[in-house]
Amino acid sequence: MSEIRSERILSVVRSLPVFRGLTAEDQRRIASLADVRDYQRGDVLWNAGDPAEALTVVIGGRVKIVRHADPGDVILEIFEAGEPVGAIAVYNYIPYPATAIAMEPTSLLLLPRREYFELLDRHPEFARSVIRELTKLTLALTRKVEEMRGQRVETRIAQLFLSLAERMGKETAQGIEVPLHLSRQEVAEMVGTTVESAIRVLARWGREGILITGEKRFVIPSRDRLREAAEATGPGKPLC
Amino acid sequence: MSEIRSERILSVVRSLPVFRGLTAEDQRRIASLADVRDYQRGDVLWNAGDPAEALTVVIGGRVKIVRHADPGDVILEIFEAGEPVGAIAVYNYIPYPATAIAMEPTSLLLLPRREYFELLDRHPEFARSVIRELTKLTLALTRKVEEMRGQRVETRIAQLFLSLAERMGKETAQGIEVPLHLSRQEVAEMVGTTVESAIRVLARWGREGILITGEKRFVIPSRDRLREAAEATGPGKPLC
DNA sequence: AATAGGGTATGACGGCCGTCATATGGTGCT
DNA sequence: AGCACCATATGACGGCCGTCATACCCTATT
Repeated sequence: MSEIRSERILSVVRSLPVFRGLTAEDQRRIASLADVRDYQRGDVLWNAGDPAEALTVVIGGRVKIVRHADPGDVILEIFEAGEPVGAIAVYNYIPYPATAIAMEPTSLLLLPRREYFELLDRHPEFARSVIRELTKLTLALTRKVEEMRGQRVETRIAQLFLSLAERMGKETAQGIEVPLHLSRQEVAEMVGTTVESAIRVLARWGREGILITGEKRFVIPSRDRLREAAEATGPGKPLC
Repeated sequence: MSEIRSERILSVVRSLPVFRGLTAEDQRRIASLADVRDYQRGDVLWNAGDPAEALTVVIGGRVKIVRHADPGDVILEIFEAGEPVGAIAVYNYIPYPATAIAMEPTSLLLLPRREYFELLDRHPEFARSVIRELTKLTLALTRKVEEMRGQRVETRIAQLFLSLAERMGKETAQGIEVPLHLSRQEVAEMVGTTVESAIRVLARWGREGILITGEKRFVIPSRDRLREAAEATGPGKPLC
């Protein structure tokens, strides 16, 4: 391994919040055992059912977790820089329960299973960070289950973009920008509907200026108008 | 505290898998700090938003985790004997994200937050058990998201009972018995639909002998026939 | 006994949305 | 250029299911 490469890995390890709280020596050791890999949009990091041999931490880019279901796929979660992916599978030594795919040019740090376990045993703070990440995932899934329930497609898509705005939105002159390249297909998979339905909603919103689709990004001119769209002819009310 | 009571607590602590691997001394210490409480069906253990002050472990009975959503409630999970409930909230010191309700006469062991943390720090194996439980929860939620997606109500209910059968089913002469008292309302909340729809499906299944509702239990005469019901006029196919 | 309340059951109506068909524009390959 | 392929877009059709109304049974309360 080249000197430059191992320097890069060490600086990456030091910069990741998950590895904070470890001794400098441990960080060096991790760096010497870990690997860094780069992927392009669409690259498959692993398939559902593959054995989980290493802990994966996102350094840059974004990764989507997908489950292939009977009536179309479902996107369970999107992971960003700093977040460990698939920690569950590695920990329990079970095959990955879902497929992971890069959504953009993405870099990953891979830490072999064995080392990962040693860290867990020796550093309670490390175990805590891992648990904390699992927690975030669990809460996100909880919200997802709740949102999927009964709501109309338009409402679900509105909630999706409202939470994306909260998570990765940037204020700009035109409104809130969500710097994420999502195809209509992917939007559909995130809210559990079909491409056509997603297209219909997004096309109309584009015409009405509620949510504008741009090059690898979305723009929300007004949070409130999007929220209104979510509630229009809400469920539970007469509907007729 | 009476001698008998503390004896009971100690034996409970010793019997719980989560506390295996701890020293006898630690077990005694836990027992001296922990509390045991009993509840009846319908009792609210806590409401969403309540502060999480203690780790809760189910000793006997069953607990359902419910989120109150706009269009009706959603049952996220059912916890049984031996399983820690709400570990996430306690760990992160956040308010409970959902309400917990006893489904039957239920006993709980309550371990104060402070002691819980100490155990996590001192015993890596204990941290492991906790992570393992979180894992199970996450996988269950993952499946739930997938199942909620697009499927017809009949399919979702079939999947619900198939997984209940796998989790707590007992083989009997009449078929597989699921010893769980679920009202139609609760079935509806578990699959994300309305009472009426749940009633329609279950009433028909009762007539057709696919799934019989009894006193505080359900009986599945044939797994295969239930599976067939799940796929009847499946989605993705013509439908017309 | 009478009333109230909860769980179960059934029918009617209508809208959301999944399915299918078709069209257009952009991109890469031969 | 011609072709295939993908993403986006729009219209038509029809069924599932949510909503509302009603009824019945059982239990608890007055």
